[in-house]
Amino acid sequence: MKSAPSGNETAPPHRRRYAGKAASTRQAERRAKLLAAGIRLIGRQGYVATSIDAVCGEAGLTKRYFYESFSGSEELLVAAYTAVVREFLASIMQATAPYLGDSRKLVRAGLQQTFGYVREHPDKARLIMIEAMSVRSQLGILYGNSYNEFVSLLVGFTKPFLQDKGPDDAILAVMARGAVGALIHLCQGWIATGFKQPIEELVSGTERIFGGMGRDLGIAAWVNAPGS
Amino acid sequence: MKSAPSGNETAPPHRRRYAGKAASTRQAERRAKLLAAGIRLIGRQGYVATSIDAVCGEAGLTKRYFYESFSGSEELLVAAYTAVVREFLASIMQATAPYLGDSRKLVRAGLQQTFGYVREHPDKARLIMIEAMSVRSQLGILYGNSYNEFVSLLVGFTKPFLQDKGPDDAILAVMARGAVGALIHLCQGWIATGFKQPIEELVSGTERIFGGMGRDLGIAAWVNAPGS
DNA sequence: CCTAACTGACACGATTCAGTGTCACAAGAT
DNA sequence: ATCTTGTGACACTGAATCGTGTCAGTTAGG
Repeated sequence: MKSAPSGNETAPPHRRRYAGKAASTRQAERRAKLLAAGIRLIGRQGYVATSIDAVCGEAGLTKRYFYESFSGSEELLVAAYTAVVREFLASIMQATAPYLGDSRKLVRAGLQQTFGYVREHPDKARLIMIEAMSVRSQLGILYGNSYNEFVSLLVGFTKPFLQDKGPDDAILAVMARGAVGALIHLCQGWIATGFKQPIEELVSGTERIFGGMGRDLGIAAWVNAPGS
Repeated sequence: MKSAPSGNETAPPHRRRYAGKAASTRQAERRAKLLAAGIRLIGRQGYVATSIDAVCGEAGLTKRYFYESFSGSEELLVAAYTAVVREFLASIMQATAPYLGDSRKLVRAGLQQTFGYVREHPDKARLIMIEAMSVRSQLGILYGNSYNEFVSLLVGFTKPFLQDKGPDDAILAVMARGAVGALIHLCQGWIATGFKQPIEELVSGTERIFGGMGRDLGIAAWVNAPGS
């Protein structure tokens, strides 16, 4: 296509290769650099303290390329949030894959991976659990469906174990959102206190919360066995 | 020194009455006005969008008096957070006072008051549940001891019902913090979606979470009775 | 009534940052 | 070779807002 130097080539003016890469490739790389820089800086210093100039500096690019990929700092924050959440979810799904049939092991593996990821990637965890609150214009991304991705994941995990007489879907959704809130809140506190508390305490505590809910829902693995 | 009516009078120069009120009274009233204005504006527009000038305008005062009472906007935020949390806690304690002996009624009354307060005072709820996250310098106020006031309240409610063989204090603390996190998270989502969801669904869902935890902890009222 | 504390309105640097523009140089295209 | 596009460094404008300063007018108190 590019050999057609003119004529019916679409609107964009001649975009040519540079440094051996296509224009779209170069742009994608720049965007990725900016995104990574944004994740680092926002996760480290917070959203409000992170200027666009700083992000560009960290990425080794200039403002021109920032506005090539993002309309403003908030769009960067949303993109960063989305990317990190995707990675986080993927790591949880991978860690729990072997245990989809055993609710107790499933819960424990999921919790361990959750806290483990947070400790391994404190910047990213801060970004999605604390700084993402700063998004005000696009309320939906966090508030309207607050952490819906995690809630859906949790409901998906739970459904297969539910007996016929489960609760209302609305009630189940509230419980799942509450569970996610418990997790996030504990992670927030853990991050802020420098991961002093041993991970095992956190996992055990949340395991009991989840176990209590499981028993309330009539899930076999918890109905007949006591707490811990 | 002036008419030194008292040579050894301490440093502050002659503070006299004005508008029929003592200097300290006037200052306290100004501070209260600023605090109320701050709560309104921060709760409504968010912390970052609230300038000191705006707070002064809302309070009907000028910047000079702002800096008389607060060193900067973050100090105002901390003061506002503290004041609102105190009010919130007091309302919960009042609503639950009649039920301190009945764990099920206690939980339900506490939850109803929690969500009820949030709906009645959306600005204040937003302030303490969302905007308070913006405090970065004084991490302790929110992060280090994240909502410790509520956690303590919850533990205090729970302790009297615990059988001898309760869990570790550390584990109990994790569970309590998780429960508080669940509540806060649900409130955040509820605020952001304009209180569309019926309060009864929220209360029922959280009641089951708390009930599950109660059963896990061996609290009699839940051990022998099924979920809902 | 007359001085000094008190008050309110507003002006003023100083700073930070967003968003845009300019210009010289590098690297493909022809 | 040279023209066009891509790139990087940086200047520049404009807005917001912080923290301080000034100054005229008002109220108590001697």
